[in-house]
Amino acid sequence: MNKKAERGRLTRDQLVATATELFAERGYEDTSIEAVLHEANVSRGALYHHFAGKEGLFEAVLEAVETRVDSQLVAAVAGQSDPVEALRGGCLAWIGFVGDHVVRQIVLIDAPAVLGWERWREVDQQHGLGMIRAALRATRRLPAELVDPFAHMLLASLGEIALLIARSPDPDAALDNGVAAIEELLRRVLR
Amino acid sequence: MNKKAERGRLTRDQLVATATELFAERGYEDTSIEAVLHEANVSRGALYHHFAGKEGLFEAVLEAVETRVDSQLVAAVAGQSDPVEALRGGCLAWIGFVGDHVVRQIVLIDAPAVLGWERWREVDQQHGLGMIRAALRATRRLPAELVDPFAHMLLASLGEIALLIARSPDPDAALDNGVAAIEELLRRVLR
DNA sequence: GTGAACACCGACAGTCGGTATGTCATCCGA
DNA sequence: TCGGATGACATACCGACTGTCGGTGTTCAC
Repeated sequence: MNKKAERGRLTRDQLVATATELFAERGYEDTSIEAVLHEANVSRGALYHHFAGKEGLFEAVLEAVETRVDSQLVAAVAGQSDPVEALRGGCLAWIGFVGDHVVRQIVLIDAPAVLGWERWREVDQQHGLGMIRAALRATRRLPAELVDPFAHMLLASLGEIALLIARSPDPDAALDNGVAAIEELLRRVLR
Repeated sequence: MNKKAERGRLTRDQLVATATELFAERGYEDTSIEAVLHEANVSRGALYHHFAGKEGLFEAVLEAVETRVDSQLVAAVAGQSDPVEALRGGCLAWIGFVGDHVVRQIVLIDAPAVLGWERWREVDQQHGLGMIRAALRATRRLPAELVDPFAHMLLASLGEIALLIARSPDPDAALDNGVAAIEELLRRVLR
């Protein structure tokens, strides 16, 4: 049980890698299974052997992207003992990811529409959102029942600011102003 | 130039009304053009005479829904002289719209995936950002250079909370909690 | 060696969005 | 008032797409 399994894993990985690229570039709806098959040099049967369908393939892609983001976020806040500082560090790191078109298209745009809210939220909670929520809770500056909505609002705000920066004609100045806004928001929200 | 135009407007309206219903009920992707055609008793040619395609039809539906929401939002804050109260009223009114399953599915879930991130943001900002920015500035609780990024963050936060409520398994409880979160956010941000 | 299990293959069916072309009532200028 | 122009469809058709299904070749345990 080695050569067979290895070959299978190789095919699967190739499929996920190619699909990640195409989904990010064209979006889910505008990416045909056939394009993925052709680009990955894999047959139709192989894909349907490994995944439940186009949607199953997307789920695998999403999982892979989220995992990658996760590890980088963890690395960004590693060794930070002050929860407020950890939160600030995580927020600034996340701003960088929203500028990443792979994360933006797959995680932020397509995932809710493709998976539906419940499934998307499940996945998201296990990753970025969960981290921010934990960090928010650790600061002990919010009543327990407000931690979850504030985590969502904070994430949304971060995405918005990141986009504002990315689209600005003067990204450097916009970055300063955006970061200042985020820090001011955190200051006010965390009292 | 009367009978022809009137007939055309009738067909168009019928198409938009039927599509609104089906898009809201099944989501954009799971609604086929043919289903809309059948339900509206309209031919393929008629649809493609009035709209650029399925996406064009969706845009028309979205525009109609947003316009309806807009007028109700304006009505909700009319006659409010205190800028802080006006801002709060507008925010809460918007949150209230998530009880409408049409707004939920079309504006909040499908629009980003169908129109793409950039176009969706454009539309969203035309309908909400201007009002929020003006209201925020009027409160005089923020330095001038932070009004714009805070308006963006607030709008994004409202959208996120609206989504959170919309897709919650228990919308009533989620609504209360979401409203509480927004009010607490405004309280903290506006000092 | 052999039979089961696995990874894969590719022709095919059904559906969908979009197009090309025809038709017919209505309008309008002479 | 009448004939061409125009608007508002109607319909047959096309290519593309997704998912299926019976089969094939390789690998592995015994």
